[in-house]
Amino acid sequence: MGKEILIVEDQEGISNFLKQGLEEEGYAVTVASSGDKGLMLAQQRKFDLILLDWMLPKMSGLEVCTAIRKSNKTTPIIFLTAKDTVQDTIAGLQSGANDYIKKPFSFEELLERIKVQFRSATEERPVFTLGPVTLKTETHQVFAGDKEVVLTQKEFALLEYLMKNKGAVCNRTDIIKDVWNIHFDYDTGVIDVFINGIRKKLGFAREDNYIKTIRGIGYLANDEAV
Amino acid sequence: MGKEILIVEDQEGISNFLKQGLEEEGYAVTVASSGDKGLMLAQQRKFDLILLDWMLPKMSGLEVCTAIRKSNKTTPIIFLTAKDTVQDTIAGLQSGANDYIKKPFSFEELLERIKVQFRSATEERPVFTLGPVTLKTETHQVFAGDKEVVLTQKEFALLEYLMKNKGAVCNRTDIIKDVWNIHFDYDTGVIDVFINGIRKKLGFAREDNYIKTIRGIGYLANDEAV
DNA sequence: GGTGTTGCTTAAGATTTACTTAAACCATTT
DNA sequence: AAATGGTTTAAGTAAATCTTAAGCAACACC
Repeated sequence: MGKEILIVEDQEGISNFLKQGLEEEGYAVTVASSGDKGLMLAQQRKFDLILLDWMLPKMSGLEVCTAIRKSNKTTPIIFLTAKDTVQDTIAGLQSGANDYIKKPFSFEELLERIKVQFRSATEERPVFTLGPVTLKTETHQVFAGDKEVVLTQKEFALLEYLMKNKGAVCNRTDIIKDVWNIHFDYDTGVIDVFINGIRKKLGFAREDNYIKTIRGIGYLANDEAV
Repeated sequence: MGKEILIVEDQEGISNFLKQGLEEEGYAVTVASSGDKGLMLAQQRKFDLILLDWMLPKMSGLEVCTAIRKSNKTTPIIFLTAKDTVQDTIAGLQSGANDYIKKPFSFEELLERIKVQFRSATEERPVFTLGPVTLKTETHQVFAGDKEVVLTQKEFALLEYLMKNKGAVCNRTDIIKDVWNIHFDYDTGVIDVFINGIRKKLGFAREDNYIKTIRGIGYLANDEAV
C-alpha cells in the first residue's frame, strides 16, 4: 500500500518534479498550489506525510503548519524552504513540523528524510516478557502475573534494559552507560539498590533467578527460573 | 581514514593550537567558536569525537553536551575546562560526556585521551572455542555443548586466557602475571585449584586432555582430545 | 618397585562483592 | 516554604568467591 503524500507548493516546476519523483518511488502524491488549498486538503483527507513550502501565496507555510497541528497532531510535516537561518528553523520546528529541508536539496536527501519519518511513525513499541512479568513500552506499564506493578522511571528503564537483553549478561559498566547515561567508570551501589527494588516489587524470590546476579560482572534476565 | 574531530572553543588561540596539533596527527578538524554553532554542526554532520569547552558564549558547554546527547548517544565527548571542582566534573560527566580534561593540559595528555576514546569504541568482543566449549567474551558466558556453565570471574579469566592461547603451552609464571596480575615469582596452588574447578564445571574427564597438564611448566588448551 | 617431586582435590579462613535498609539529597508541586 | 516522590549515597550485614594449606594421587627418575 503506497503512502499518500501531500505537496503544498506554488512553484509548478518544483511540485511537478517532486510529484514525478515520488510517484516513481511508489508514493501516491497530491499537489496543492497554495497554502489555503493545502490546509483544506489536509483537513479533509488523511495523508501519511505533508511536504510544505515555506513561502506560499495567501498563507505562509508556517501558518499552514500551525493550523494543521491544531486538529492533527501526528501526520509528519517536512518544510521545504530557502530560508536557512537558525531563527527560522526553530520557528518552523516549534510550529509542529518534524523536519526541515533547505532548497536546493537533492532528491535523494528528501527521500531519505521521508523514510525517516515513516520509520519513526511506525516505530515499534514492543512488549517484553520475563517469566511471569510483562512490560509494555508504550504505556509504561509492568504486570507481574495479572497484577499491575507501578515502577518509577529508573526502575522501569533498568528493567526494560535487562528484558531487552534477556539471556545475555549485562555488565555494570554498560548498565550505567545505557540506563544512567554516565559514560565513565562509576560505581556507588545505585544499580544494586534498583535491582533490589525491582525484585521486591515484582515479587521475585532469591531462588527465582529471573534476574540473576552474575557476581563481579552484572545481571542477567532469563525466563527459565532454574 | 582520518577521524573527524569537532572543537567547540571560543578562544581562538586555543582552538588554533589544537587544530594545528591534531591535524599534524592526521585528524580532520572542524572548529566552532560558540556553543550554538557547535551544536548545529554536531547535529548536521557526523563527527568521530567532540572536544567541548566548558565556558562558552551564549550556550555553556554543559548545555551543548546535554543537547547533543539528546539525539546522539554515542559520539565521544571530551570536556576542556578550567573548572576543576569535583562538583563540576560530575555534572559534566553525567550530562553524557566521556572524559574531562583540565586546563592547562599537555597536548600529549589530550592525544592520549582521544586515543582511549577511539580504542574503546572499536573494541573487539571475540568468541573462543575449545572442543565442545564456547566462550563469549561480550556476555561473559560459557557453554559446554549446548548447556550454559556459570563460571566465576577468575575461572572465566583463566579459561579465556588458555583459550586465547589455544595450542600453545602457558607457563605458570605467565598465567600468574596475566590473569592474576602478580608480577613476581609466586606459587601457592591457586592455579591448580582453579584448573580443577574449570575442568569440573566443564565436565572434562581426565583423559579428555582439552586442558592438558604440562608437568613442571603449566597448561595447554587444545582441540584434539588426544 | 622405591622415592622424591609435582599436581590434584578438598575444606576452612580471608577477602571481596552484593544485598538491604535508612537517611540524605533533589526536583517538583502545593 | 513545606511536603511529596524519586533518586542517590552510605553503612552494616549476608553471601559468594578467592586463597591458602594440607593430605592424597600421579608421575618420573633412579
